Amino acid sequence: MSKKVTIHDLAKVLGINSSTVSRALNNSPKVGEDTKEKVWAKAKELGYQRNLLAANLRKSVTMTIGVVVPFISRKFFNDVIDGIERMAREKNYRIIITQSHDDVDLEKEAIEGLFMNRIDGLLISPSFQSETDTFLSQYYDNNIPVVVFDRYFKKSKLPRVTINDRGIANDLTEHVIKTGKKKVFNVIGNLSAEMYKERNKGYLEAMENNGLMVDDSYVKSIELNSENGVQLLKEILADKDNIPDAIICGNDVTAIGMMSYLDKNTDLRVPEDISIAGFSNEPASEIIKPALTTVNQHALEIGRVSCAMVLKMIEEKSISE
Amino acid sequence: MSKKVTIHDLAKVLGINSSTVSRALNNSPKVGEDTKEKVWAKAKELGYQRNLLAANLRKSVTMTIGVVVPFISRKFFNDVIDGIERMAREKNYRIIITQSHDDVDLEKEAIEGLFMNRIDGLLISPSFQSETDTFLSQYYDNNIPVVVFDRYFKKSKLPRVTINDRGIANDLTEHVIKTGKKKVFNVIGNLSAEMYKERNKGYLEAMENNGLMVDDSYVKSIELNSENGVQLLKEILADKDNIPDAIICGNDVTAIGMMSYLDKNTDLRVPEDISIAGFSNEPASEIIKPALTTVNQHALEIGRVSCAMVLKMIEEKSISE
DNA sequence: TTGAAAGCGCTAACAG
DNA sequence: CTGTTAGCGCTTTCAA
Repeated sequence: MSKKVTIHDLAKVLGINSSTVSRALNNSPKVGEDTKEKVWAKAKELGYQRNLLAANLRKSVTMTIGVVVPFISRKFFNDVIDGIERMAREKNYRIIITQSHDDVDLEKEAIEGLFMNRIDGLLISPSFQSETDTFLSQYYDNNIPVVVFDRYFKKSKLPRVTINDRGIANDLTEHVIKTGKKKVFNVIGNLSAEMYKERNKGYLEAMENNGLMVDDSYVKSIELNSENGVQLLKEILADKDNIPDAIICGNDVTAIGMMSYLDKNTDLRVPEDISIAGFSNEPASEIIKPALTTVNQHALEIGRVSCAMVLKMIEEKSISE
Repeated sequence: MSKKVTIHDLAKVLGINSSTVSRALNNSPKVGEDTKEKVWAKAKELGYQRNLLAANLRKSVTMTIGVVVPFISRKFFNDVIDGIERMAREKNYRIIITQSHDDVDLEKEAIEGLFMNRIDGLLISPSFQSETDTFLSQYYDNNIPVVVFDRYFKKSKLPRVTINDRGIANDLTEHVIKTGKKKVFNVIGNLSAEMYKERNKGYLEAMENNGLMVDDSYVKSIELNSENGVQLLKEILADKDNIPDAIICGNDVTAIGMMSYLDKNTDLRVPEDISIAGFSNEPASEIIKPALTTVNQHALEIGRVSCAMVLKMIEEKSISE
């Protein structure tokens, strides 16, 4: 195998100094057009490949930001990533995408890996299990830009970009009530997560504002996925005396799972007997009948804004040094 | 801000040499247990963060493999990535995920970026537009492990992991015919892509084996997505004298788009009047009614196998040096 | 078991 | 406009 060619190889062949080669390759203004072209030509000829490990080590800047999300496949996160990608591209930054599978250990490992590779900033939607942000603060306190999006910690100094969960849950609940439903259940994720606490507040407010009583049994906290949703639904239906006429789900997959079950295994009609509403725009939402009531979380925008935020932090940091 | 602490800082504080620190940090057997512990303790105390840029530069190995797929959100690719992740983890490799959005330029950029960061190997499902593999060969020829999965090039020396498109298309078509359908259309992607050529062969074989005539109008090549599917369907239905009783779609989203359209905007019943079959397991497939006939591409396995393949190539390479 | 020294490939003063 | 020199932080011979 041909050993990797370096700027020194180019320099030697061209009879010039390696720093000139470096400058030429970086298109520095203070290098002759003629030499530049010679260098470019030779580089192509010999198949020169820039070594960013070396360059970044030297500059202690990688022009790279790390992105950690629970699942890259979820429509919401996927849209966020698209937003991040676009904004990063505009500023010539590269991004490294990682998924935590909503597992604290994997998440921690991913974050450490990213920082060991000296990313300039981190964008993260933390896993729900990680209830503290000390792990992240350790980096943030060390002056490394970190921005949290979508999910967040209770009281954290970490800058964040999130939607107004409380307000949106409130709106969604209002909407459902306006369709004539009175016994509205709220199915959410882990209540220790700020996001779901906020959403539940929004739900409770809407119910109260409409003079609807809420029993403890109205609020169900489960790990949100299709299977658990169906399981919960079975339990709900088993309690014949306490059947809701509407269920609000913390995400679409849960909602879809429930709808599918109702449709296949019961005589209850959706939405006449029970209406199902869900958060997030999972791709299936659009093709499901009856149409799901969903909330657009403006994922793309969240991505753009979060990314712009880290980039700004990175920029300010480099100025202050 | 506290400047990053290095092994030299640790060495100085501990009154030992930095190479000893390095060895200790790497848990080298030839370093005293006592010094090791001292080093570990100090490292934690001072918040030492390993710099992989430096380490990797020195070792010229990154223990990282790059992954390039058209879209990370597609169920199929997502499953493949899961498979890759697991296999990589087993071998202590890290992966960097990138999406090309099926755009040659973005793809090229991504690949170059990965190699400039000195990944040890590349796993890629190339974009359809890139009809040649010269771009990739350039790396492969330079002894950098590259494995192509799912999609592939006509005649390429690049190692690849793919499903048996022809066979599967054949099976699927057979299956549809067995349900009593005779006028079966085949809607596929760009025929210049090997994958679709193969699938079409499988389709044609099945038709022929069952004594069914195939007109040129039976095979439709479009860019596969929901909108195009619906558009095509409209055109098909407009030709009243040539309406199929079954349509095989190159992917699920197209199939779902068509089904949805048939259901909402026509009197044709699915699958009685027209049955729709699709490739790939997009998440929606499971919840759609009537159930879609889909093919499991064993995505996870493709991921595991492809990854195992690059890792083996990497290993063999390091031995031969 | 530890230290000394060299160097991975690149960039960035500082000179000229 | 180009060369010299030093060094980013780490690993790794080679000695001790």
